[in-house]
Amino acid sequence: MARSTNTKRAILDLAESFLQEKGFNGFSYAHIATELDVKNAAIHYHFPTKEALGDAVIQRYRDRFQLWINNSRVKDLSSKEKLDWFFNIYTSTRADHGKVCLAGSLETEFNSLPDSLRKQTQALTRELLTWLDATLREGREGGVFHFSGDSASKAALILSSLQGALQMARALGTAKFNEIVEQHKQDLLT
Amino acid sequence: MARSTNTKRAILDLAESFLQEKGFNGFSYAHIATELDVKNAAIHYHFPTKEALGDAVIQRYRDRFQLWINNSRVKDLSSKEKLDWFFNIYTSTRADHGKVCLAGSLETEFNSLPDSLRKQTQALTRELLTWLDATLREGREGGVFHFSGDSASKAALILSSLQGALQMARALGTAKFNEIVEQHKQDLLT
DNA sequence: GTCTATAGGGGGATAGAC
DNA sequence: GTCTATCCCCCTATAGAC
Repeated sequence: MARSTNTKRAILDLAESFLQEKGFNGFSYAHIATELDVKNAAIHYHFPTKEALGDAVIQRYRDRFQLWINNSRVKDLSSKEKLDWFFNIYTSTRADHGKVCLAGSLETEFNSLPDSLRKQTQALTRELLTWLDATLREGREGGVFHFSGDSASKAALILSSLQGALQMARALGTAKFNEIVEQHKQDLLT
Repeated sequence: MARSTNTKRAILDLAESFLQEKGFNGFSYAHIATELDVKNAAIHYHFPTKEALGDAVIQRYRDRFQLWINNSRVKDLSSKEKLDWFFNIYTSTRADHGKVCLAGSLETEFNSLPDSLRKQTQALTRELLTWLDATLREGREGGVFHFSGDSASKAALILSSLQGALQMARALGTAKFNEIVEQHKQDLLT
């Protein structure tokens, strides 16, 4: 029973990592099994299909993000600190084996994804945009952020850039990623 | 002989489309063969390995971009027109079966790409950045574009966003992509 | 819960006939 | 240049023993 819980959680952790490192079509049950030193079939016991596994990974990721943003540790930050916190998620993702954003990874393979995963991807992206939009609006009203146009459009611009920057960093290195983040900060603060 | 040239070219066209629609690991020799109504082995005659095929696709894409930017039709445009031309490439890509940027597609799968394709991906991305950097600098000096910081950083920000926006559009639709492009224009012109 | 064993499909690639 | 035929590997998934 204890082993079961641990295995199930370990599978989710590995699947999440692989998703961000190699994409949904870039990892297999065998990869996870090898890493955990169990057999292929053991994974199928916990997650009957790869679609079910992917669904569980994204759901957990979404739940985690909601927990974060509703926790007072983030909720009570200033607008500028909130944005820094958000940027730091992506910086950490880059530092962690050159992973990319989960949403970005899934969007790339969107056309070959099972239907339930498409819906999860849409939901995740919308949730990220919603929070970023609110944060930008709050910061502009508070006089700390400066930008023209709709805050929702600016949020989409920033999120798309962060997703793209993590991918670009694979080809051109972390320095290029950091450049982009700094440019965003400069754009918003002047 | 004539058939040969046509087939080879048709293979390249299809491979390029598939790359932008499904990624390098998302299409197979069988897909191309079916579409062209030939057999698997015929593709291998023209391109012995999938790596060779991918290499040829990216090389042609790079050559085409160099031709475009060195042609007077683009070269003699104003800075603002040049930028519009560049944005329109991505708008057309989006309209064409929801394709994504070739560079973005390859960067996502970078970790599982053969070595020659990684080098090609780096070269392509650098060439796009170099042109965009020069255009932004020219426009700022001419007083039409307004942004703070290094033009190379701003170029990286814009390119990463366009790549990400094409991917995001798969989940959230073309309207979201258009929003992002408009926001970029607004950011640069005010 | 995890194992062995295996089914059934798709992938890239090659040999040799035409 | 294109075909048929085939090899070998990896994939997802299942059945049944332990």
